[in-house]
Amino acid sequence: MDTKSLIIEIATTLFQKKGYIGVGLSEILKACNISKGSLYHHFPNGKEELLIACLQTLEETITKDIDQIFKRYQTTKEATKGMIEKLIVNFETEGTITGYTFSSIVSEMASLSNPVRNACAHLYQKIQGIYLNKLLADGFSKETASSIAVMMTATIEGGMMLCLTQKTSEPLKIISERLPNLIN
Amino acid sequence: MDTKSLIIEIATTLFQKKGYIGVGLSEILKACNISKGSLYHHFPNGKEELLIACLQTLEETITKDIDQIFKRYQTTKEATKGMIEKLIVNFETEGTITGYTFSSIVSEMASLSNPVRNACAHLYQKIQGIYLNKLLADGFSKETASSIAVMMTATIEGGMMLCLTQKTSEPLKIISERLPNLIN
DNA sequence: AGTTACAAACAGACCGGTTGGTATAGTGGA
DNA sequence: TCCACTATACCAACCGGTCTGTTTGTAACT
Repeated sequence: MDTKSLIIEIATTLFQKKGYIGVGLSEILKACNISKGSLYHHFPNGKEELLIACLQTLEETITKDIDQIFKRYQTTKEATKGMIEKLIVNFETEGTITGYTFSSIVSEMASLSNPVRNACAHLYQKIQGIYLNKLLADGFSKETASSIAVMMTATIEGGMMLCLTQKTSEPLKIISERLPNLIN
Repeated sequence: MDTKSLIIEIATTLFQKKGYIGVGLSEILKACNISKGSLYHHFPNGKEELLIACLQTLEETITKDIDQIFKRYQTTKEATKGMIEKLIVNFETEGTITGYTFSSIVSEMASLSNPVRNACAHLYQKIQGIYLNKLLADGFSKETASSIAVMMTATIEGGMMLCLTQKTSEPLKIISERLPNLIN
């Protein structure tokens, strides 16, 4: 794998785990086993450029992943259940939810950097878009589907935060069970 | 107001806005117009001790606030609507949601400091408890009420993150409208 | 093939500034 | 006088970023 992709991949999981400010360049360099010169060769504008690159890659990964899951199920209800199931497994095996959440980045950077905030907003929008399309296919009206999609995004994101805080997958399990009530 | 309370008050809003790592001691000192010696007199164990004190104070403030709102309304549905309404006003006037959210702290510290994580978990628990009691008063079964309370906490917390990301109060408005569907 | 030229890629010393934290001295009121 | 409180000087460690190299791959010319 080329160095640039390696940096993005490793930095992404680090950012997701510890947030943007929480990860130092030195930590990234050590994890990648590269030098500072190398990093600044690939990302001349430094840390923030790297973060945005990470968010863009993350967007592709996440949307592709969710898309795949959603294609496997007939209805939004089933698909959502399947997706959350995967989140839970991910959380229980790895202890953190590295796959889908980037809440730490959002909450610390939203008010500090507009480019980063926009990248995050775009990512949420993409995810919501997948929900929306499936809901429309389910037969919901445009407006209802749009509202439900927002609810789903918020609930799942919040649920992951609760899991991280309580160190249990219980919240996500409850959400998985009760989310179908929402899709009506 | 005594210095200690002043420090807690100012540091709390700073932490909420920028997260724990995002706020330096120097920034707190300048905002409070105090010296480092003063801070370390009141919080000998430094920054983390201050954060936990902030979280505890925040817990009192938030729970008292929500409690009051919930007492003004008959049902959980109405109370929730009222509460979110207040969040929206807060967001639209101040640009940030300083009152009720501490997501930045959760997401960056959950994996780094257990004491902080526990303090956050306790806070969520308290909020959920208020929802739970109201739901029980509404006549829900213990189990159903408990599940709905989790959902509410997750959805509202996630909704605030969406608002911060998109710089709109739209997500919370949608949630306010659709949350009643959840309480059933 | 052998040599030269050049740029991409990488390495690491170094920079000013800031971090959280400590130690000591000073101050003002009981 | 005493002591809670505050001010300030100082510290090592670390921050992100810049800098000057050195290595490496490869294309061009003889």
